[in-house]
Amino acid sequence: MSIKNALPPSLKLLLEKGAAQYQSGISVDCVILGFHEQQLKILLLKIDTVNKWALPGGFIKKTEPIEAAAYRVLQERTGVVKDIFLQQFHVFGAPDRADASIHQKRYQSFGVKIPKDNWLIQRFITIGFYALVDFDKVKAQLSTTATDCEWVNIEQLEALMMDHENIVHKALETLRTQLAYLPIGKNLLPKKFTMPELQKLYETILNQKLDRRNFQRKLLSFGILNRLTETKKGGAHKAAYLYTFNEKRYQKALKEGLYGSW
Amino acid sequence: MSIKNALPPSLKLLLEKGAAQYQSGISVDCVILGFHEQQLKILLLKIDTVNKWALPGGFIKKTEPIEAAAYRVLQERTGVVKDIFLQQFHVFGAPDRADASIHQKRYQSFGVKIPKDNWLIQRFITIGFYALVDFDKVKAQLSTTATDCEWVNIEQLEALMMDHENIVHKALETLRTQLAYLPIGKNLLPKKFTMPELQKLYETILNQKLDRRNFQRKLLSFGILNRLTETKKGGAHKAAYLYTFNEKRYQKALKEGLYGSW
DNA sequence: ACAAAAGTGTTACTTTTACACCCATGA
DNA sequence: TCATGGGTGTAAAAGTAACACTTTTGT
Repeated sequence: MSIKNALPPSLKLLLEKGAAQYQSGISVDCVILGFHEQQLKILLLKIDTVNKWALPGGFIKKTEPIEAAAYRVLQERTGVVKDIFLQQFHVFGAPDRADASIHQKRYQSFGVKIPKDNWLIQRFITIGFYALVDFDKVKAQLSTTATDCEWVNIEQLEALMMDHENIVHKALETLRTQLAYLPIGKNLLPKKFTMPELQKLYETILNQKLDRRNFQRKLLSFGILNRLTETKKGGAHKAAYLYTFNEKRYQKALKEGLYGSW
Repeated sequence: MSIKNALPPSLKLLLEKGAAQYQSGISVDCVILGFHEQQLKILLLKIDTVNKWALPGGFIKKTEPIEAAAYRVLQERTGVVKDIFLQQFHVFGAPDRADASIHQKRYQSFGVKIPKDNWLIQRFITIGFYALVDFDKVKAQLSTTATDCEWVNIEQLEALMMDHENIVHKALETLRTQLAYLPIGKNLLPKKFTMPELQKLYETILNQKLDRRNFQRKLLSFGILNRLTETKKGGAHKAAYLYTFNEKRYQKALKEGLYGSW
């Protein structure tokens, strides 16, 4: 037999007080996206008991708005508090989507068996949120149920827990169809960025090459960018101009949608 | 004192067995849309105890997919089984959105007081679905909690219960932004329809006039319509050609989105 | 015969696409 | 000095917008 550690207080509380504290049978899961080294990344937790990756998720307190629950999950995992774009995108409610054995394994690793009538052992409907955050601002934080918290390249998703792969795909699909209305530039990039960086972001999300000249013309035509006099030094070649978003115009333009073909 | 009728069995069951049968604290509400006499209509229930209109809604059985619950609600209210477009669009989860007094009034009208610890008296998070149905196929059906079930002109919404007005507006907003991907023609119109009818539908949803010639050219260019040799007689003037959708091409075109400006 | 709605084509304008050369920087 | 990526403009093509007259039908 393996040596069991004591059950952490937070897990004990969840088991005993969860039903009183949280809405029953409903959770939130967050698809947290960042952009780094020309790649879209997703923040995932490694669940050692099942040896799979999972989306950061949590429960909804009885008096808490659902957005607040998602925001809480996001903060706990990333430490980021500002410039977050967070939006619900779909509810996942297949009757068999929850897998109680995952909870069981977690508690078993501390020598505890969850009673069958405990609130954790039931169907859970989850509300999917996606978040766009500045990669550089994130300090990934472990949760009590995870052994690792990492940015994973979106192209290289390994085995995810339960239906989380499905949730990720739905998030990306939503991201693509809503692109024209989303502040991806502002939230996925640092404050100052270059035109090529912005283009790479769009290319990555759309998964296609774009013409540099046409891309620049279109973006500038929206009138949402300020070109700075500074340039980005340190690149191996000609220095690119830095830009910032014109906040007011950006928000206004997004309401209409950044139309046109990419 | 008013004379009380006996509590209907369905309401008694809901109170006593609801907690065992349904997911706790979660519901579905349906924004059911139809098109008639050049107007977008929404199917609403009149709740006499509060004298307000309400969206048809229901609970989710413990082993039922959430879409099935919405579909069940839709069928119970409309009798329609075929050619339905039904899709979730948003979750409404403000902690104070549910109003237990509405249930209380309903049961009070039968002389019954709901105990404070009953499952009905709690926060409810609701999943909003919208449905596009053929107005002519619908036979509006009363529910046990309503005294009237009617198509209401979308422009003339009166006082709605709880946050239902908000839900309707969010549905319409979603309808507009997703227009290019939605089979509004197929699901909101009868099988055979005229070009002016289709145009009126788009004009109504977009809330703007469109040029007849440009509209026709664009729609035909998608290659999703079959013109029939029949014409629509009985109109007071020149008979319009009837069209049907080319199912295969329509579905395929929708995946790409019916692009272009209207 | 007239009023009302349906059918149809062309032109100007706007947007999108395609494409090539020079420039700055670090190695 | 050279390799690499960044900056810039123009012309052809496609798509969109604007617009008027004729035809059919019922009254």
